[in-house]
Amino acid sequence: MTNQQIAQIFYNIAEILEIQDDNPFRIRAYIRAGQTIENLTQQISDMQNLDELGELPGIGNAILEKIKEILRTGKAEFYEKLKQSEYAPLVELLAIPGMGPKHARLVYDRLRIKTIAQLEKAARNAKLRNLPGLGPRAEENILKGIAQAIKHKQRFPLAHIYPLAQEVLEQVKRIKQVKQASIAGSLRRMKETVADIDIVVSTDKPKPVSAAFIKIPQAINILAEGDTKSSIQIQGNIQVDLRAVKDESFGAALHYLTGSKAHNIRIRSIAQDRNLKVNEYGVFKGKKKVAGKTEEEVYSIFGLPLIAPELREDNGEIEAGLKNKLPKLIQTKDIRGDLHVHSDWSDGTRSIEQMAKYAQKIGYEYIAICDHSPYVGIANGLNEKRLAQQAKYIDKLNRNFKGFVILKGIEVDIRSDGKLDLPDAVLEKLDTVVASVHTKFGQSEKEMTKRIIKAIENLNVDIIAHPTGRLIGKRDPCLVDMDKVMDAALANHKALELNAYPQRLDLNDIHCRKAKEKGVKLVISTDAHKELDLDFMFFGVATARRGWLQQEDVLNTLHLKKFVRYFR
DNA sequence: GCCGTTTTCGGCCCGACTGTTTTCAGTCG
Repeated sequence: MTNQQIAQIFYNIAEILEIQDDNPFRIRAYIRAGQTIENLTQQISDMQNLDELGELPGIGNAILEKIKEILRTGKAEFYEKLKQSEYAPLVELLAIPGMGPKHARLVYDRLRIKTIAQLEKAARNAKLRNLPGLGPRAEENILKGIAQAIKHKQRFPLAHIYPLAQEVLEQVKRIKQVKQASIAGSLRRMKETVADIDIVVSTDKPKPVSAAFIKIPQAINILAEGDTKSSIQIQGNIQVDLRAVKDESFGAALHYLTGSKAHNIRIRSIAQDRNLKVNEYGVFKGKKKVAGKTEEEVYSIFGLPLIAPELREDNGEIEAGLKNKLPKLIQTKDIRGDLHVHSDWSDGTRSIEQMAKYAQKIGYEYIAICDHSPYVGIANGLNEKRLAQQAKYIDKLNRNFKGFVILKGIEVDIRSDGKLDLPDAVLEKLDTVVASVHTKFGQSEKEMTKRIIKAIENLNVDIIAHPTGRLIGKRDPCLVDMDKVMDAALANHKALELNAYPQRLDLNDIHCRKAKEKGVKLVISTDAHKELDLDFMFFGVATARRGWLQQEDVLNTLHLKKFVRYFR
């Protein structure tokens, strides 16, 4: 049972309790416990002493007992009973935007509706408008919401949304009455997937800003329009929310809208302890505003330095901030090379020269060309002979570069038994050997862990690429004991890759943090198959920042000489 | 359900928009 699965049980409990109209604070307690569990760097199932969990925020006796029960029996009796309740099936309706627990209960109590299909039929037949609190518009919105729920179930990869958000932000900045504008929300926190785009602006005239916003060229649909808050949809049914405040409140609004929710709740309860109130307009002592113009100002009231958005998950950042022990996070400009770059020798679409030139242009000192090995036949993997030819070619190219080096590498396949796809005699001639799994993802945890560790123990291997093999929204991470893999990497002085490719981001933020705690070094690489893919580094670095990584935790921040020496 | 250097009971973050009413509940972030 993974942490994710345990957390999901608590989220499910919260949803059923919500429909049952239970105590909202009890509901929040379950959600909070779920979040805490999801963000743990250690698998609970591996823990020797489960009672330590009780020390964590939001995990008290009742939840601790349920965790123990889940680990012991695979389920929680309390949840199993809840699932039997009359109202449990109604959670399906909560997936519809605009449909909350109260209305779900209402349609069930009055019309016995418990599925989305039944709800849709009732809305089409105008059966909902006579219910108390609902009307014809509600029917319309429910139908729209159902269409949206079906179409837009998934969250979008960060790298997909980010450029769209920048375009919208540029448009918003052009609105005459806008003074300051910024992205907020999970996008600003650089979560690996985001559901929508949040923008906050400052202005003295919110009305015309709102009016101009809903008319920007990207808008294909207007979802809400108010004096200070408006929402539109852009291509791909992505929702963009705009919030307008006065300049003196910009910092408070930006902080509030950036979240996360858990982080905000913590800040606000700290405020309460000090007889202060925090909202999107500022920090208030009674009626007097004591901060709000900038985020720095808001944090400083609580004795905190500015906390980077990537850290704002109520995951220890507030405690670290109070002790002035926040990490100095890695930045994209710290990166000096990319160690996982493909070329047209295998399944890349550009020449080695094109990739190298672009890398030099964006300020790198080195790249490692790591094309596929023979086993990945579909990718035109390189055998020993072609690899030797490539090496000669790279030597020739290197004579034409100044202050930049193309390293000779390979992305060698780790076969299902842990053996590598090329002989040691071939690998030892290379500068950078990246090993990775591309087949038999369905192995048991024991097999997969053994397989990867065997590769780590090969003297010629430098880096394990995309260690879990997950593809966001497509393929789950393979079953692997990351603790053991990291311990092996540490013992053998090997690095693990944070693959920055948008669908991968593998290792993820939580793994990064665990690696840092253990002292395992990482590299951030893009797995680029064309020049512009090298720019995915930005998203890899963002994930590393979410994992609290600093420059010294990441090897490809080293200058070339030091980097080469490290692996020698 | 969690939590506590005021507390083991009684709190628990805060506000905008919508659609329905006619002062507000529900939903969302």
